[in-house]
Amino acid sequence: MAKTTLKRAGAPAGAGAPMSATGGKLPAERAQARRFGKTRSAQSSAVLEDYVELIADLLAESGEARPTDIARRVGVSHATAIKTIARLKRDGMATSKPYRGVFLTPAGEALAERVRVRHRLVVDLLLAIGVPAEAAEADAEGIEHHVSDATLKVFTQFLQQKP
Amino acid sequence: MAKTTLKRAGAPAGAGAPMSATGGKLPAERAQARRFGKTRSAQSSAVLEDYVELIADLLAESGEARPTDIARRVGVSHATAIKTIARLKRDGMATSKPYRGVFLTPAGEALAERVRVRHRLVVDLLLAIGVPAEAAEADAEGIEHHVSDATLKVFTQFLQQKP
DNA sequence: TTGAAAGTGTAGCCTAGGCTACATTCCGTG
DNA sequence: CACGGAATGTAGCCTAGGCTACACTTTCAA
Ligand SMILES: [Mn+2]
Ligand SMILES: [Mn+2]
Ligand SMILES: [Mn+2]
Ligand SMILES: [Mn+2]
Repeated sequence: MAKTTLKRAGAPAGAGAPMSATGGKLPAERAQARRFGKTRSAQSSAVLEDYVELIADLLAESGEARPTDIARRVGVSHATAIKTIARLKRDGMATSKPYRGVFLTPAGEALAERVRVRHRLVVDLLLAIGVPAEAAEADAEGIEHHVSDATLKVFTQFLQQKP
Repeated sequence: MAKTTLKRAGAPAGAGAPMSATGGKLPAERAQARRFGKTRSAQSSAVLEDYVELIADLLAESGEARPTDIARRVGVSHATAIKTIARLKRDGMATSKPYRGVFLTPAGEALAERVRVRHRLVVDLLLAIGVPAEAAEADAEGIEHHVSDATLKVFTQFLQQKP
C-alpha cells in the first residue's frame, strides 16, 4: 500500500517542561483531569439531590410524597421515579413501604436541607447580578450541583455586601 | 393483618387553585418539570462539549489530538475516550481515521469556539465575585454546561461594568 | 532492520437513568 | 360493597458513559 510513514506532529522530544520522568503526566494535565473527575462525581449525585429536595418540599407542603407526584414534578415517567426512589433507599436517604409514599431518613433530611440552602443561594446570586428570574431558576437547577463549598461561601459574602 | 386503612394526607379536595380541570398539572408544576427537563438536556451534551473544547485545545497546542492524550486530560481510560470520540463522529462533530488522531469538522470547530468562550466567561465571573482561582476553574467545568444564553449575556454585562 | 514499548481499537461487562407495557393494589363512588 | 379508575409496582428494553482485558498497529531505539 506504500502508506507514507507519517511522522507524529508536535511534542517532539523535549517539549517545554522535562516532566522529570516520574512517570509522565505534567501537573497541569493532572489538575485538569482532577477537575473533570470532580465534575463527574458532582454530576453523579445531582439527580438524587434533586429528588431529596423535592421529597422534602412535598412532605412540607402536603405531608406526603407519592411517586406519581414526584414523577410529575420532575417530568419523568412514574416508573423512572420509582427506580430512582429505590436508589435513594439503597443509599440510606429514604424509606417507603409499598403503596405508602416516600419518607426521608435523618440523613435524607440533612441532605435536603443542605441542598435547599444551596439552591436558594445560587438563585439569589444569579438574581443579584441581574439574571432574569425564570433563567435564574432554570439555570440554578443545573448549576447548584457544581458549586463547591468554597464558592458557596463567596456567594454568601457577595450577597451580604451587595444589598 | 388488620392493616388500619390510612387515609391519604394533604390535598383534600379543593386545595388552593382549582387547576381548572384541564387535565390537572398546575402551572407551577409544569414550570418545575420544564426546568428539570432543561437541566437533563443540558447535561446530556456536557461530555461532548468538553471533548470538543479539549480537542480544539490539543490541536491548537500541538497540531494533533490523540485518544491517549484526550483520555489522560479527561481522566478516563483510553477505551472510554475512544467510545466518546465515536459519538462525536456520529454526531458530525469530529473525524478520524484509524491510528491517525482526531480532527474537528466545521460544526465541531464552531461548537468548540462557543464552548471555549462560555468557559472563560464563567471562570471570569466567578473570579470577579471573589471565588479563589482553583475553585473557580473546578466549579466552572461543571457550571458552564448549565448557563443559558440569557445568563451568559448578563455575565458579560456584569464583567464590563465591574472593573 | 527489527523488536519492544507505546498507542489504538474491540469486546464485553457494569450502573445510572430514561422509556413502554403490563400486572397489581388501593380507594372513592354509585 | 362492589367496581372502575388511579396509583403503584415490575419487567424488559435502550443509550450514555464508565471500566478491564486482550489484540493489533505504529514508532523508535538499538
Ligand atoms: Mn438541581
Ligand atoms: Mn434544586
Ligand atoms: Mn465542562
Ligand atoms: Mn470547559
